[in-house]
Amino acid sequence: MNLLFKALNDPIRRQILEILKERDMTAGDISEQFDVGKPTISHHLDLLRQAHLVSSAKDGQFVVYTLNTTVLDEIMKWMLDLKK
Amino acid sequence: MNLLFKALNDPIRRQILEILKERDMTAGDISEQFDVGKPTISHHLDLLRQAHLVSSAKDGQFVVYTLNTTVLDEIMKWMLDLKK
DNA sequence: CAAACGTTTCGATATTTGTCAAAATATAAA
DNA sequence: TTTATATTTTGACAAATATCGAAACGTTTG
Repeated sequence: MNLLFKALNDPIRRQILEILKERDMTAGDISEQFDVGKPTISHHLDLLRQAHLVSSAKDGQFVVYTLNTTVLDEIMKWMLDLKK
Repeated sequence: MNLLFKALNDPIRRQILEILKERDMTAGDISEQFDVGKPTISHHLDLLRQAHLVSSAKDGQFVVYTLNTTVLDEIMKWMLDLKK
């Protein structure tokens, strides 16, 4: 829950999720979509992976990232409970 | 959206929301539920108010806080869109 | 006035974000 | 195999931001 909210508390990380919704992408492809360096994107991807919001699979020399939305159910359940 | 995720990215603030779900409370009542000082709670309440997650009304010398869950719809809509 | 309630300001500490350079890892060519 | 090239991660570091408590402040009540 903590890691989940922390991962979502950043515009770049949320945008990465929106991009990955369209199609799986490599770390390099993702970093090209933003005006920040590759090490920064790598760090963001690490936080998203810790929260299980993305999964990564090595494909040759590339690392392909995939969106994983099942963990969002936990947050939505918490919010619905707040709404009684 | 930014303020919303920032406000939710803290265990104490999320717990305040859960407490306010049961009943409206004054700032003093809320701070008694936690092992942190009143200034800290006041700051947390300010962030929750900026995100429109709570509203405050002055009643004499007290300030009564009320939960407001309508803004959660925005996040839930965003999440549902990610889930396609 | 004096006491209670809540906020604001200030300063110390901790966390986060971003950049740069260097290090792994993988592929292709000589 | 050795060399070169491309992709990605890791480390050290500075700057920006967040957290929290102590003291001071303004309001309201008795």
